[in-house]
Order: sequence, then C-alpha cells, then structure tokens
Amino acid sequence: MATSPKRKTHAVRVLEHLQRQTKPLTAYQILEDLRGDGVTAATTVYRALDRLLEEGKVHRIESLNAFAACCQAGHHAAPVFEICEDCGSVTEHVDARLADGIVALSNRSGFEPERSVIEIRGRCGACRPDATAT
Amino acid sequence: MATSPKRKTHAVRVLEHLQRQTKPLTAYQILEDLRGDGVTAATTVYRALDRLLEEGKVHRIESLNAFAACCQAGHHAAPVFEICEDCGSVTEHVDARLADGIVALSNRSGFEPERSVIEIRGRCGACRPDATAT
DNA sequence: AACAGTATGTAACGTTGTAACATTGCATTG
DNA sequence: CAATGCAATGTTACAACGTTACATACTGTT
Repeated sequence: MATSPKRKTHAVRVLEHLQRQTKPLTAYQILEDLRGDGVTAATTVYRALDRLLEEGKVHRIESLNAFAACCQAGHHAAPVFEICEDCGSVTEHVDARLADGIVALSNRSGFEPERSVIEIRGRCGACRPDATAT
Repeated sequence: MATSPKRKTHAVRVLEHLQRQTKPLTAYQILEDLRGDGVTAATTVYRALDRLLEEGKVHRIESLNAFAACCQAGHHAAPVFEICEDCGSVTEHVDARLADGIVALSNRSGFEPERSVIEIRGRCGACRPDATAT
C-alpha cells in the first residue's frame, strides 16, 4: 500500500540542496552543484523544480530567474521576498497586510487573484549604510 | 542650443509601439514588429528599453519577461500589475495601500526598499466565470 | 514474469539577454 | 567647411534560461 518511494529522488536532492543555501540558485547552478549526485541534465532539474513548485516546497524568484526553498513549506499566503542588491541575500516573509492589500485592490478592479509575485529589491539590514542617524 | 534630437530615435519608436498595445511585448516581439522601421537587432531593442526603463516610461513585467508602456509616465510609486492568465491582458495600478504595506514590512525587518515588483496573476473581470452570484 | 507508472537520460532546439567592437549621424566649434 | 566629440545604431558572437520529444530504467503490484 505504501506508495512512498524507497530511494531518494532528484527532487528531494534539489530541495535539500536549496535548503542549505542562503541565496536562491538558478536551475543551472543547481545542475552544476548536483552533478556529483547523478544529476546530469537541465531537464531533470526543471522537472524536479516543477514538482517542488507544485507542492509549494520551493518558490521561484521571478526577478532573478532563480529558486529558493520555502521557509516553512505549506503556507498558502503569497510570499514576499526582500532581495538585497548588494549581497544577494533573499528573505521570505508572509505578510497579512500586503495580502489584504492585494485582495482589496482586486475587489475594486474586478480581478480574481490566484498567485501573487511580490519582490522588494533594495538593501538588507547588514548592507545598508546605517540609516539610524538623525 | 537646442539639444533635442531632430530625428525619431528607436527608443521613441519602441515606446510608441508599446503604447499601441493592450498587452506587454517581449523584446523579440518588438524587434519583429519594428523591422520595417529599421530596427534590425535585439541589441538595439534592449538598449532602447534600457533607456525607457530608466526614464520610467516603460515597465518590465518580470514574470512575463516582457515590457509595457507606463500608464502615466512619471509616477514614482511602485506599479502593481494584474495579469490575466486567460487573455494575457495586463493592467497597471498604483496603490497606496500596497506601497504602505511594503514600507511597513521593510521597517520591521530593517530592509531598505528601492524598487518593488508586484504582479498579481489571476483572471480579469472579463475572463472570470462571473462570481457575482450569491 | 509481466505490467503500469514514475523517474531519469539524451539531444536538440527555442527564447531571452549581453559583450565587444565597428560604424554612422548629427551638433558644435574653430 | 573641416574637425571633433558624442550618442545612436549595427554586427557578430555568445551566455543564460527554459522546453520538446523521445528513449530508457527503476519500482511496486499482480
């Protein structure tokens, strides 16, 4: 009855690899990193990513053409990414206020939202020129 | 003394062409469309787009890898795009509430936002299966 | 063993974007 | 007008990102 796979699939390898990163990786970076684990073609990486995206375990960062593991696999709300232009770090947030804003705007315009892409580019706390001064 | 160009540049052609569209175009679509106007290479299109983006006259739709003319050239607030998965139409909005939400989130996380990408995918009023029922 | 279904491999191709360098058009100044 | 300088454009090649089509291998079930 058990339908769970006995062996580790490439999808699992890709997910675990992404979880080890602090920055998103492109599909081809993933391919390079996992060559030693038997991943040999871009096709395989994209197939793994497709599944993981469907399952909500990874996100695609549209403005980077890159992929990152989801912070807590399973949330349904739209993720918000803060992308540092300096160090490249990407932080995922789930923000009710922004989610509400999307819904409010959609209600006004008659649009039915399904999936939102929210990516904020700028500088992270570590990289910004310390704006705490008066 | 006059420093304004005497002849129409490709940047102007690209902008005018985008303004005639109801949907965003990819760079290569623009190239095809403007071949008759002397635009012959992708490089030229991308250069034109770079300038127009800097001037805030066009926006890049990250999740489509495509470009659209700005609705009112010159706003500074982050644009919000509603992208219909059915008909492909894209509508630009400027929304104070969402802008505030970005600022609020950034304040909490110590992030300094510079440019935001907000793209809502779903169905436009014309394409949705009429949700006005009780 | 036979079968079905999922996962993977391979190769080629299509799309998107950039780099490097040469050339042209046009305005200014001497 | 000639010379100069700068912005715009052209050309070529390539890098990066993503998909299609088809073949093969593995896994669990009967």
